[in-house]
Amino acid sequence: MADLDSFECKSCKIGLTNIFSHLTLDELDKITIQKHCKIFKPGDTIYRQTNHLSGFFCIEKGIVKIYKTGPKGRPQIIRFAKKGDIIGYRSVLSKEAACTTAVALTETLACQVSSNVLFDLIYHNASFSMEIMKMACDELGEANDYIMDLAQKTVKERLAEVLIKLCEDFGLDEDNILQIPLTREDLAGMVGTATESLIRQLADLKKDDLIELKGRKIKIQNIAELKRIAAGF
Amino acid sequence: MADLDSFECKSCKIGLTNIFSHLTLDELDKITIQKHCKIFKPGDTIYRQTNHLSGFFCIEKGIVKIYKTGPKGRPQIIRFAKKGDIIGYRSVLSKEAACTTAVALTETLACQVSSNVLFDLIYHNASFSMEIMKMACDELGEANDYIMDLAQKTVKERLAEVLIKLCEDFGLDEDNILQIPLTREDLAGMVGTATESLIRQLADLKKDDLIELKGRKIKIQNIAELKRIAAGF
DNA sequence: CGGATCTTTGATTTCCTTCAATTTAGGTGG
DNA sequence: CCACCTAAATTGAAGGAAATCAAAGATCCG
Repeated sequence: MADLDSFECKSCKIGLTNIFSHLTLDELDKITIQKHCKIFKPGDTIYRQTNHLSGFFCIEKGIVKIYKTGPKGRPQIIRFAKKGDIIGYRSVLSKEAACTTAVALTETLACQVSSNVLFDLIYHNASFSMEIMKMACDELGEANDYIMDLAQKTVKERLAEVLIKLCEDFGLDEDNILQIPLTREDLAGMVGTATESLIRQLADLKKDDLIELKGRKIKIQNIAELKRIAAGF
Repeated sequence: MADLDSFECKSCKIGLTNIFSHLTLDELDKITIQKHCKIFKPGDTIYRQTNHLSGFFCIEKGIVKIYKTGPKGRPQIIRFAKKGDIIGYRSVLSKEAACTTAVALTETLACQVSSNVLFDLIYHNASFSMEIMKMACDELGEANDYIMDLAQKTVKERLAEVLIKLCEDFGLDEDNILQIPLTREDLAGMVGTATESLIRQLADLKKDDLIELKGRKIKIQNIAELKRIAAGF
């Protein structure tokens, strides 16, 4: 296989859309020189809770599950990251150990950019810096929403909400099938409930013709009604 | 009353400890010139969910409750802010409406610094910028912890955790009494449960001599055991 | 084809919410 | 300073949502 690290960031399409769009060509070259890219197979760990990260990752391809492991060992999924997303930056900026684990769900190509380079960019490029801040603040806003949902909504309401969010983030194909392959366990981990409870709620939504199920494929039939449920009145 | 706005930021003790410690005297003067300080009585609203904020606030004195209102109208407390804390910055940086409401719990003095000044500082002072990022990332880390707690811990475990956190943030007096005056409702809003459930769990902790209750005063008797419960094994 | 993993269903139990009623506390004006 | 009024806190009882436990069925993959 060709050396993954030798590919140039300035010709990477992803850099046009995410935080890297605020960098100069020189800055992109700096990243190219020292980045390390790697392919992760489904199930491979990208970084682990309590690890100290030497840099953040930019996802070039694939879907990554980001979760915390609870006191009883049960995983709580915080979010799913996909092409163009940046992961691990929180721990780098806070100079703390990672508080989450990141595992590839599908085959993933991720490039690691060292902390030094990140700090250097932040110190010399204010708009880049601003973008990082905006990213952190957006994530914080979503985390706050999630906190309220967990505290105040039922499992069914949260499931509807998660389905909507997955639609927005990963889209539907021509048959309205959700483009992220999740086990029931992962879906439960996202909703914050037991697998069995999740399955019952899925069955419920199916009974009301809001979704259709074929194995792990979830077909979204009535997004409006799902949104109504997610709102939770 | 003297004009609150005329007090100089460079002689403000609080600026020595929080994000403002990374500013030059000139920069502090810029803030002094345009800031607007205001006293809020207990119960007064500092900003409201859905408001667009013209700037963030620095708390000079007092305790502020920051919460989201749920779909059924029930408030979910996200955090309590105190002297030296910065609030409302998320909404300013994201250029979104506030996703929380901030209400004074005790008499509060808060200074509002306009978005323009904030952006200007971020663009011209990289260490300040770095501090803001660190603050956002810290808050994000705590939010992620909170998400896991809500999804996986029992009410009693979460209550123990909240008590520990309140100890750390607001301290105890010489009699080991928690230095934040909360109604049972607010405490419930923080733990993410119904007021009645909270009361029962408080009674439980009291029965086991982990705490003592005198009205709203909570005396912490056995912090080690509280920590053990909070860990939730 | 066979074993392992994932999914589903049923039964039971636990935790928590909700509703209703009572007690207590805090604040105010006489 | 006390009586009164309102808001807050507490307790009890009942119901419901979700977790857990156990077992059966389906699916995937080598």
